[in-house]
Amino acid sequence: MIKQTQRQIRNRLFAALTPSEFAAIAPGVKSVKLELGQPLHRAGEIVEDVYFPETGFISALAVLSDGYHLEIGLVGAEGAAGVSVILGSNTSYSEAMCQTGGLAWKISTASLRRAAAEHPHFRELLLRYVEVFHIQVAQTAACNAHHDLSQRLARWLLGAHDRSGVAELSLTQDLIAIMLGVRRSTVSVAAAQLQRAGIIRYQHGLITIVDRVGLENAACECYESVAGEYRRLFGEHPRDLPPLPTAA
Amino acid sequence: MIKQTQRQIRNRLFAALTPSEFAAIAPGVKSVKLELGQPLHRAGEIVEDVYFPETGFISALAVLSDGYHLEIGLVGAEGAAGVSVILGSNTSYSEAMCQTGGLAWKISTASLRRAAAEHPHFRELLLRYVEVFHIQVAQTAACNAHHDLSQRLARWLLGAHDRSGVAELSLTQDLIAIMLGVRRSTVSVAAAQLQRAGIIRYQHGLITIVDRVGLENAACECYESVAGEYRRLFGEHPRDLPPLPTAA
DNA sequence: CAAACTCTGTGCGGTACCGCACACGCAAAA
DNA sequence: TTTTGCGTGTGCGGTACCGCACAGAGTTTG
Repeated sequence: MIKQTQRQIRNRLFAALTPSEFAAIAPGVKSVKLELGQPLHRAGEIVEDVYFPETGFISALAVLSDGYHLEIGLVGAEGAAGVSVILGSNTSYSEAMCQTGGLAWKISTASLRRAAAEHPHFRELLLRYVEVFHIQVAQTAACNAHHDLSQRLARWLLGAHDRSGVAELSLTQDLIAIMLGVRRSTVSVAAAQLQRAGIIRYQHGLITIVDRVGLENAACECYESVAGEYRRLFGEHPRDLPPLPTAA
Repeated sequence: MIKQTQRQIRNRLFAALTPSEFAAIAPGVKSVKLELGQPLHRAGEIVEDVYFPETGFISALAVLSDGYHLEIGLVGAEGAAGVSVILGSNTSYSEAMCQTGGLAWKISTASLRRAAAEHPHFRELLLRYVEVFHIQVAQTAACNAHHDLSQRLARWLLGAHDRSGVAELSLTQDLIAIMLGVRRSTVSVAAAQLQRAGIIRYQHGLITIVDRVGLENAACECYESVAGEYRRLFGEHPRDLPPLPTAA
């Protein structure tokens, strides 16, 4: 179960619980370490556990029959991966995959459903997050059809920056290319462009975000549009997630 | 309120209700005529009513700041437009727009929420549909990034065919181009290709689907993938929606 | 019937991204 | 240090779609 007191918790869905709700749910929650590349849910398979990221983030990926994996949404401490089990289905449409190492809270599908049934406020919180996630996916659909890669790359980096809480991201261009559904070399060109503009620095699997505002200007509207919906429904901007805990 | 007896209802969400649930909900339901091009919900505005199509279909559109409208999902008698209000938000992320004339059942947001609260089976039905719709949108995101227009056009026509229940669709290429987020002339080329293959016939705003199986072969996997998820959660394939009532 | 309008087919130059391939630089292992 | 490997930058021909523009065919209106 969760050892931290609630005020130490970074995940916004848990942080928004009342103390009594938190106390009731905590026993079913386990802390787990997320490893880079680790699959948490597989397309078409049963969702055993739902993951509430504490640090790091998780990609939701659509899997096409030719083996292509393509990101449809990003989940960090603002939400949870696999939360749509509370809509009723037991299996996952998408694949959930860790993109960075980090920590998450894990709760079994059955426990989550029980908690949601017993605590209407928690249930309502989860449903609201389902809606925000849905909006993110919808915006991605439009973005994929209409915006070009340099904008989409900037948008993606902003999302990763918000959720990771650090300016240095361990990410190869290869991985980003898969997320965005383009060739690696196309990412290379777009990234070089951002680097020349002094917005990011790229060095062997390590991206540093140098100029956050510049990155926001380079991105398409889709970042701010989704972030705005999150703020509308949750009252805080994803940019303002709590900082990472300093190492004890 | 609904005058038909329940067994005459084509909409699958209403048809799946138990007789007593149906009787309880019916008084809040009004029949409305859908006109081509009529907007039912506007992006960012309050959702006053939720629409359960009986014939015809409705597009959900993302609106980008440059004015582009781009379809993210299609709703027909298998579902309802605006149903995500049961997740909690009062406003609509997307725009809902009629693509054909037809009939729909309309219920106010407040009545729908009350009905969902009082009838768990109805609520569970609605949530399951929210999930299917979400899957449709997610698949569209991947499809937009990865499949080319000829496949996407075929996919779209299949969806329209399923929902309209007739082989003749009143649709200009201009309208389809907006839905798919491409130029009209690109649609023209792809449609001419399908026509030469004897799959459809196109004549001044009227598409006739000649070879349904051929159309399925011409489409990308995305059609069958979403349809399969629908069947998994609702037990019937969208292709098998009840036929239109014959004129009395 | 003719005129006005709507819708579809086609063409041209331009661009974004593809698939593939290869060279270079940084980094960890021998 | 040298070697090996991984990650990044770049180039080339090809393709899908863009923006724009115009002709022709079908449909409605006068």
